[in-house]
Amino acid sequence: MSITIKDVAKKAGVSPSTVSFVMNKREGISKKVIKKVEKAISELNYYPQRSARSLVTQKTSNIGFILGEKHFSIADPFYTKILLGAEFEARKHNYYVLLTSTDKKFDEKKSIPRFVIENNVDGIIIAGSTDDALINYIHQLGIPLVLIDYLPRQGEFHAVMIDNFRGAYDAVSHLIKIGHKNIGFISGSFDNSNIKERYFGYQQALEEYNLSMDQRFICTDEENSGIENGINAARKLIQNMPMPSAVFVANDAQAIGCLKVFKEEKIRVPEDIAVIGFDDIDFGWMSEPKLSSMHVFKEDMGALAVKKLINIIEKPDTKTDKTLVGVELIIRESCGENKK
Amino acid sequence: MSITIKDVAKKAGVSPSTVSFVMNKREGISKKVIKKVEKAISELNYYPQRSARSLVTQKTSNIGFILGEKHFSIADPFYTKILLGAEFEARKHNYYVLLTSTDKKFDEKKSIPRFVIENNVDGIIIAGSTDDALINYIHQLGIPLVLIDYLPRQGEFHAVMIDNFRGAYDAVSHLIKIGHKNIGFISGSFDNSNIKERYFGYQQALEEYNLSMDQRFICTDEENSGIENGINAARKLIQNMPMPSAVFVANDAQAIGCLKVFKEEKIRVPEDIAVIGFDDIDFGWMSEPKLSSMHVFKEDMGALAVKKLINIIEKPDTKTDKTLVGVELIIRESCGENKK
DNA sequence: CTGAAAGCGCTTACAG
DNA sequence: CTGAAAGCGCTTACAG
Repeated sequence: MSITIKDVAKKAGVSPSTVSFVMNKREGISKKVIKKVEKAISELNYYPQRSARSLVTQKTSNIGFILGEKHFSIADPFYTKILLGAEFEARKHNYYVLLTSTDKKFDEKKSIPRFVIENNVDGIIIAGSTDDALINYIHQLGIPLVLIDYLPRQGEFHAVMIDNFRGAYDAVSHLIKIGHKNIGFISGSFDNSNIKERYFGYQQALEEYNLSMDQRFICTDEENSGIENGINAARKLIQNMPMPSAVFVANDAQAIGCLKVFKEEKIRVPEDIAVIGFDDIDFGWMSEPKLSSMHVFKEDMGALAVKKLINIIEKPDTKTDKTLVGVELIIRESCGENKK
Repeated sequence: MSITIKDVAKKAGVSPSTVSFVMNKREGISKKVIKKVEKAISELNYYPQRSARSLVTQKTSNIGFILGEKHFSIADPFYTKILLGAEFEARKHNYYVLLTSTDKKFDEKKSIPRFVIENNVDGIIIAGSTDDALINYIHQLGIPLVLIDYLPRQGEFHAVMIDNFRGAYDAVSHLIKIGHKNIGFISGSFDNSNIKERYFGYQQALEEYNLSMDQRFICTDEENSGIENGINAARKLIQNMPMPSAVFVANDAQAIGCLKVFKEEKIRVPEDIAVIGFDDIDFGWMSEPKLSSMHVFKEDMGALAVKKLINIIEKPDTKTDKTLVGVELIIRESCGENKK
């Protein structure tokens, strides 16, 4: 019913092998034959069937994309964008992306992604934090693997990470440059390495400009990094008078929580306190005032991970490394202008 | 290298055919043999290889999911959730979902999704509006097709749609029940059938409660349905004094725009005007006051579409129909309590 | 430079 | 109730 390599061969007056050779760009085919075959292919509108090809090459041209249940189920826009970036890049290389989610706890009996059970992917990308046991399981299976935005404490993995240090450093430097001397830091738990790195970036900027760090200005909520945690942290900051003139919040959701608290307390942003967040989430500009934030190139993260993965698939001995994805400060209203 | 059906056959002491028969639950296999084979399968941890199976059955067990470029690139959470719902359901039926986007304008030379070119899907889901030419192209190819949240004016298609009429009707009825008599309607262009249906629902509710419709309360922005359009429409509403005591906004993004305008104009919500939106987008609760809205079960839409599609794949003569997905009013702050 | 042949791992008539 | 055989549509040594 659909066109096969034999039809093309017949039409071009060559053998199926030859057709295969030209499709796979094997060397040593005469120009004339290539022309003939290509003509036949395009005239018949032929496209090789994946399953047949996969069967013999034992390559699937599929990439598995695993997202933690948590981010999957809420359709976290952060990871969604990474996924879309990955899909876009994969397409260029003629790969398909197979998406799946995974349970919090990895169970070797139940929660192995089906594309690994079915041997249906050439490589895997895991985005966000998942059970390290899953990561190790896949790694030890020898399936090419790239991690995005999460790295277990143990082990060596290919990864694509946000340039947290640089982002935080740049954000805080900006605050310093526009005249701030007392700059606070608000974040969720340092257990999250992203947060920790952002803290280090903050620290570095202060040091470089010879500003002292005031512990009263460092407020974290040990739980998480949601709006609620921003509210908690901002409350702490207010209690620890005096207030800094600016605050770097390590995550936009928290920054929005802070904005809410400041509004309630009639603390004006940016006049009384300048605020810069991190992540540049979509709804940041819905806040009042509009949140200045460190933009993360989420699509790029997905695309880079795919490039990296394909490279590993093709050259399995590629040595493990970590790619940092750039960030860019987006200035809106919440960080104000130069101070005097 | 990996385990094949032959290994299982050998281990179970039967022929490969028999193994295949038990896997495919063919009738007339003795209980004893079934037991033996199943034991061998689980001991060897055998899983049939998709490509081999696909090659002979000419089924891929893949479902193509097409999203308009517009929604794809911004990772529109609405459609992302539909996608995730689809993926979740597909998994249950042992299908994979292959995602792709499509250009605004369908070009038969360039923009055919590659999974249709490569014959790599058993059926296709198209979510959101795309070029009708694409829909027709796929339809006429005879590939099982289910549309989500968009229906061309011409032609008969399987579809999963929001129950817009019901949702609007319920929202407006609620406003009426808590005492409102003058209820406005704000929306984007009626070209969008979702919007039009919501308008009809609004109309129906007023009629049923014998309330008259005041044209001054009907404000649409002919463009689109974003925040900006909400701002425009709300401005019109304010100009057309008198103001209604409540307004049903056919879409949350617009509703948020309205809220902004009302705040600027010192019109209190819900005291001066009650507001109910539609869609229940994630960041609705970030607004002030928190937006009441008609929740759409987005994940269900994806899941239903997959069920429908699989049904069509299995029984190609299934007659065309439209499935409406339920909605549910979520009451937060913006619509107020009973009036007096 | 090109073709004939074997084989990838399944499924499915067809025998028995 | 079960097995031997053919075949799905490709690729890839191996000849020539």
